[in-house]
Amino acid sequence: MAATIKDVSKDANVSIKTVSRVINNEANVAEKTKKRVLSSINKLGFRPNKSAQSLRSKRSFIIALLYDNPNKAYLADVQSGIFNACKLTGYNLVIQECDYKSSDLKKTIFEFVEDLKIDGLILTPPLSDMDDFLEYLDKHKIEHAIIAPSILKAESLYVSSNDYEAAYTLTSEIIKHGHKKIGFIKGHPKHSASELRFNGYTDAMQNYGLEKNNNWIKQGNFSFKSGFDAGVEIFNSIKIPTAIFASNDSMAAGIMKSAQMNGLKIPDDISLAGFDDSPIAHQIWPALTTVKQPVEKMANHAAKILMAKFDGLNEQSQPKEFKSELIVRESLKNLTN
Amino acid sequence: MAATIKDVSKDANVSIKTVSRVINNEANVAEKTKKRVLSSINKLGFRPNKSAQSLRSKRSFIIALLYDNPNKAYLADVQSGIFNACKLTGYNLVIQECDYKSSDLKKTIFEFVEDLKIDGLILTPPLSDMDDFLEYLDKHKIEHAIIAPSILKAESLYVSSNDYEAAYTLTSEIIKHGHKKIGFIKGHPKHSASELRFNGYTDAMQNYGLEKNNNWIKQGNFSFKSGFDAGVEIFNSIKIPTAIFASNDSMAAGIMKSAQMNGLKIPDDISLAGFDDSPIAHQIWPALTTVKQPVEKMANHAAKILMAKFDGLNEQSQPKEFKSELIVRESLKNLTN
DNA sequence: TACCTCATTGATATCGTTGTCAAAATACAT
DNA sequence: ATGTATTTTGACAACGATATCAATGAGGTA
Repeated sequence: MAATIKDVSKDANVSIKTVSRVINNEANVAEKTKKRVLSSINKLGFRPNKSAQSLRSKRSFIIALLYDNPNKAYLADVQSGIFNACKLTGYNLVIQECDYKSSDLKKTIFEFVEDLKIDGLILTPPLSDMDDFLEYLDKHKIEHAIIAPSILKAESLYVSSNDYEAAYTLTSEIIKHGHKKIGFIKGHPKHSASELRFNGYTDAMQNYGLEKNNNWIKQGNFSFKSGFDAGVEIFNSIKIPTAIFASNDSMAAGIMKSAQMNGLKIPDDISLAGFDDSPIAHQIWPALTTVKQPVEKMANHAAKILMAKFDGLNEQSQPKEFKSELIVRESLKNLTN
Repeated sequence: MAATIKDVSKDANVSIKTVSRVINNEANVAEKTKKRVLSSINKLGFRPNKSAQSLRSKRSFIIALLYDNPNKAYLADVQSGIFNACKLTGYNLVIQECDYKSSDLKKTIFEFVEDLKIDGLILTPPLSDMDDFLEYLDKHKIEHAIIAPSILKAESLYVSSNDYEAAYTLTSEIIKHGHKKIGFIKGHPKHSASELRFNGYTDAMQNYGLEKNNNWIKQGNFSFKSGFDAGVEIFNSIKIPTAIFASNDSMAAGIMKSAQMNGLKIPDDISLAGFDDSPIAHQIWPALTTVKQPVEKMANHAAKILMAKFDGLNEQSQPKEFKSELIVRESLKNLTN
């Protein structure tokens, strides 16, 4: 049988409470006693029973990742970042697929958290921007860290990326390559990043004195198909742009496919840019000019500040903005030479 | 405060043990009593405290997904399939990234299972084929279901796909399109599917009386890059095949890219086929001929038979082979007309 | 020395279930 | 009506930790 706290207390010749103190790193344990207890713990291979801890202390050392039907690569990256943070601290990670449109989302999550005594949640878009849901979590004192929220509240834990700036930079880069007629494919309307990226594009166009053409601006939803469809629409019209900036790589790949099916050469007939640097960006030919988001790092940080909060390390619980990196690849043609 | 079993027992005027019996659907509770208890449970909104249940009964209603650095889309599909099975039964899903090469994999997993009182594990390749690890799990009575193992042991829980047949069929299809010079890119050597797919290819070639050319058979590891590299090697040689069958889509995409960079047109200059029908298969142009595996369904079934086993429903714990579906797309040219 | 303070330690209750086992109620046979 | 088998029920211990609060010990002060 596995050793219990009782066994340790006998072996170290102290009370179980003292052992408990040592396990939990509480103050006011004599150094000598602590050493003795630790050596007993080691000797007996004692590991605290999490169920008992959880029952008594109402916490579980489990955090949960909530997501709603994200891009698969994005999910894998987020998950990996969180998992690695958990590994360091001894927390465990449970996952929960949600439907952000579901009417009993709140109830489902509440019971999930209550039942498992989940210590905290990590939210990904579009859940990151559901105000009433966030309010609900606050009200019920359910700890959470938010990945990429649109509104950065000082009192909440979040990590964000510089979507606006990055979109501005990428658009500028396209313009500097000599393009004037630049289309844009918007992302999922419920994701805050969509608006930020569009604003970055809009402002860059304006600052360089370029006109937006609404025939070249389409609503997408981050899916490959929505990009493909937008591409079909654009390429079927009489005048086409010289470049299209899609709010993510999947949609850019969709446009690329529709272009190629239309007999258009990339980048000779049309330049393309995406966003995210997902695997597909370099797995197609020509490879996509895009912006790389440190998704895994962001998720890792989100998990870290969340767990730091539980453990009272408030100094480390700093929200943080992560910088993106512009990656110029073959899909963008230089028209200036 | 949330209601406890004690509150329910008072309300229904029975002992707590009787309430416990009702919760756990035990036999020998009078129908009338059961009804009364259930109505009290309902009335008070009682949900059993999982920590207490777990402490006393040494189970957690949690299952875990173990994986080692899989393809991101594959991971997302597997996870989704398992999650949906969990949702039906009220189990929760925790994830655990592993390093199959790590020397303390066994210890890590053992402690993980012990600590969380994990009810069972779901293993994905390449963990599905690590014999000594599987033996270890058996020895320590850690329940597990295996996705796509190479050796199908009657006494273990698994789901498999017909990789051999599917590869045979796909190869035959390529041959029927008039191809005689067909290359092959092998998958990760530790994944059982790799061998099965290669065997399917080999046997089809043989049965149609075609010679394999070892210059056109390369070792890959399922990654895009390994496919790309294999493509570079093949296309740099003097004689190239008319078709290449890669053991998965990522590698096929890699070959496609290397072909296109070499100025080769697909499928006019070279036909390609992949395996898995991952998103990239239809997101590139021309779209890949491939084989669709019902990954999500397989994972779903794996989770179901695992949970059925805990609950003593052995009849339902049937291993199952899932059939793949051949998907012919533009990347395969017909040479016969 | 006597007294006080503060750090250290321990005895015991407690968290909310399930397990054990015996008692009570019911059904059945004679 | 009586005895026996079977179903139904409940009292209480147990799981293994943390929480409370009082007891003990060490160190300092008058």
